[in-house]
Amino acid sequence: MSNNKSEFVQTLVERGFLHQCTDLEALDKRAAESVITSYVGYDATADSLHIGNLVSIMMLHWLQQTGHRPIVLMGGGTTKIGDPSGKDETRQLLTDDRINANISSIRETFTSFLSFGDGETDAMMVNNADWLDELAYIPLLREIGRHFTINRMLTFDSVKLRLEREQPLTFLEFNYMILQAYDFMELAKRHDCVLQMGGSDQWGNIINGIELGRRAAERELFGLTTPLITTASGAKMGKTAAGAVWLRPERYSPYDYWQFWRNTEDADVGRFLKLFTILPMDEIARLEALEGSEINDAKKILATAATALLHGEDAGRESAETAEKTFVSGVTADGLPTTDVPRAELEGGIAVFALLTRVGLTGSNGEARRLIKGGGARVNDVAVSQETAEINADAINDDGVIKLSAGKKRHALIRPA
RNA sequence: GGAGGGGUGCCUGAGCGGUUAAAAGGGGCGGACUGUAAAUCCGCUGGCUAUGCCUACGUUGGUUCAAAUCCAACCCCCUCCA
Repeated sequence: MSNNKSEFVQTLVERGFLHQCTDLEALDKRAAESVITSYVGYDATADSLHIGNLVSIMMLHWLQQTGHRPIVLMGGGTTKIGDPSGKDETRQLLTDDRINANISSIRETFTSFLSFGDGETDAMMVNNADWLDELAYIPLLREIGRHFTINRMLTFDSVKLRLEREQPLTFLEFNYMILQAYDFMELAKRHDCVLQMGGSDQWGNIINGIELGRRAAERELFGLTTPLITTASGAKMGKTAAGAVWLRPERYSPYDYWQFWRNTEDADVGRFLKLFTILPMDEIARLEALEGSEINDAKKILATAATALLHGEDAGRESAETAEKTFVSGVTADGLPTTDVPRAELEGGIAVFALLTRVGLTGSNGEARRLIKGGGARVNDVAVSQETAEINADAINDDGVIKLSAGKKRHALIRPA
């Protein structure tokens, strides 16, 4: 590792971000000599990014921390076409308003990891709709299309796999790589961006951008990808009960986010600490060495550090405290998700299954009833035995709330109002 | 344009007139064991205040006491030929 001259490359390598790079040596040299500008592209189909995007976000963070300038590219233009790689033919196309709302929501997430501004190493967020919207077909073909040979495009994995498996590949999709390459070239011209980073699945697209930059703009560009992060047992990261683990608090509460990291598999702790926290490497080495049940301490540190990074120091600490109360002391913690229920309604008596659904622990009354039948539902930590059991104001505990639980890990509070 | 094959629950994928809310696996949830881990084992996995009712097997009609299953038209997908 010591043979890397730049702090940037050094950091990426030792923390495990590096999967492939077009020319690591040259990039390293460049980063050691001067400030470089680099970007990662993100989709704007949802109002929040998810855990799967976190690796690249962290990479941008380190880029800035090591003295360079990050660009967050929002795919406002490409989103308008709709990503054809999904299987949903009937996917709804998003309106401009929706896309812009998504982008501003996503921007909030980035402010936790990057500092934006006008300085030399300040981050900027750009939208590819700014240039893609104005593209004219014939000029595009003449200026860009001539640099792409079908022969070469056919050799890319994304295309090749489809063809080999005899699955359809639409012209739209075929053009995606061209648009993405165009983005890179455009950013190179506008902002002197020399490096595109992304997940390993983006390798082909990144290469195309580099090629185009060289041919059409005569610039030397670099590409770098991160490994696909899976858990030690091979599962894709970030898929849980409710679906994706989102980064925006409206979608996924800080407490749940903390829990997500707390439940990391033993074998992943060290790797995740390096990737998803900014703890110093020697500290991580110490935590990684913990064995047996002691590794739980490392998981707590991981959870608190990762939550603090995204949602702020306070949220990290509060989540840790809530977890401590809930799991260790067995005390009702007020940091749990809380739902207000009118006092009068409570006094009249409400079925437990209805409440479970109301606070969001279950998705339907039927699911709640099954949970009760399976013995997984508890009120104030006492198992509910009757499927149709009702509770009333008597269930309000000393803390003035009613605690509902689905299984051992998922809890919610009811507050009379 | 011609000839075949197919569209099933979150996903993959059986069923091909009643015993089918629909096999099996995956995923998910819950339980046991643990360390809020992994592995393993067990249960659950459409909705509804519910011994019942209502929706569901591409869409719409039809045959039948009875249809995911048979027929017709339509939509979509795939393969081969042109």
